[in-house]
Amino acid sequence: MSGLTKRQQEILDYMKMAHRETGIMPSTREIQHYFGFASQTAAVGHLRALERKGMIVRLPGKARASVFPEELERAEIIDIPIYGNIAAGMAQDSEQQKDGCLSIDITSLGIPHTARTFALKVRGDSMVNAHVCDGDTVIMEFRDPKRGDIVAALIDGETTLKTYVLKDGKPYLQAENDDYPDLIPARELIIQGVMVALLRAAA
Amino acid sequence: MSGLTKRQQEILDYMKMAHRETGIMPSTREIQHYFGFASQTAAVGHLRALERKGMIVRLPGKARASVFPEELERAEIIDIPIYGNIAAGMAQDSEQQKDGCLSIDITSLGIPHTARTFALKVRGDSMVNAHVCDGDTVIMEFRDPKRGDIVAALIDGETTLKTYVLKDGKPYLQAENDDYPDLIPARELIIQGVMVALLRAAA
DNA sequence: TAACATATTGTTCTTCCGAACACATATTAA
DNA sequence: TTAATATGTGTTCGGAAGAACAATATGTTA
Repeated sequence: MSGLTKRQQEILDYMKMAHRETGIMPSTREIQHYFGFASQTAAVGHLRALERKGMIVRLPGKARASVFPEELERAEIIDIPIYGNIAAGMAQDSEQQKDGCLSIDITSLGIPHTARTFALKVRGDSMVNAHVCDGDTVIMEFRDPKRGDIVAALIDGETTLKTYVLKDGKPYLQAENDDYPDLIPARELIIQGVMVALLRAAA
Repeated sequence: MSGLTKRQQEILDYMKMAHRETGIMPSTREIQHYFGFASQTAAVGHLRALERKGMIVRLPGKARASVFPEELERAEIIDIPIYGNIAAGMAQDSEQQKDGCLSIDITSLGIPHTARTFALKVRGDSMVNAHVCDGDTVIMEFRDPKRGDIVAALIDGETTLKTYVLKDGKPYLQAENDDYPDLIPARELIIQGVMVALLRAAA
């Protein structure tokens, strides 16, 4: 269906696998030995066929220089650490240890290349009216909040996700759910990040 | 701050840039010439320093075999084509041409490796009660819908995003906004995909 | 000032690796 | 039948590329 023969598909699969495992492309001789070819030329022939069919791009004369076209077209990818959960409702502190990673291209997030970001898993439903749900992953950026931003804030010793509001020049935190009260800081209000994107995976 | 000297940071930046441009890592001699070193050994020394500081991993004896550790740890990344807009409200047909691409690791989406996916930009607010908003990007999978799934459907010649509901064994489409009516198919109901994830970028 | 890490140069050696050529054998389409 | 196309084998060549060794400078720190 894809225009590749069975053998060519096998070679391509091996290259993808090897590239994922090692981070580098196999050389023609590595392909030869993996498939048990008696001659390196066999591998070269398949690479040429794969190039002709657009499955790889080869940079002539250079070593291990096969490239998958989709990787060239791809926008730059950033790896955003996920720092556990954040309460959007109940009292609970956000954990500090890294809990996995989220990799996504920067153009889809619409953030600058330089942005310092992290991610949190939302627990609770105090932000549902802002369409942030329990289980969503919110992507936060380190920066100063503007009014109306959704922020991760440390308020009087607790970390929560709320809307940042100014009243008479004083900031407070607003829940987006009528069942939850607004939070006016008694002492200090530390903004840990501003929400720049949201990812929801199907349950 | 990161423990790298200025020169080492420059080398690392060049390697990242070259890797993004060409898809392959520069060789030690390419690094040498780019920086105008008189000797290739200079580049080798810097690579060794970068390896010692954990910025790259080198596979000994192999050509162009420096790897960025984050790329090794990263889960597999899929490229999801974005097929323009889909109405969630107004009558409007979804365009067919590819309109950019979304690259994200599969574990964050929670979908199987084999899933056939595409993405659509949501227009309209008929799904706000399901917390799908105007401007969101929804990631769809080609598969048969279950009741309650949010689906992209072609109903009587129009494509929309709605909840898939069964009533007396017959499927119809339900808007998640009281201002919009349910859609009962007059003739045919073709499901184009089931929503598996959602991405919202800050405006 | 001595010790040490970092940065740099010059040279040589070996291996890695792509490329090319000649030839063989199926399978498939015109 | 003829002509591609796909899949191989065996061999040779040369450039690409990593590695090692011997020096020299330049800071920075103790």
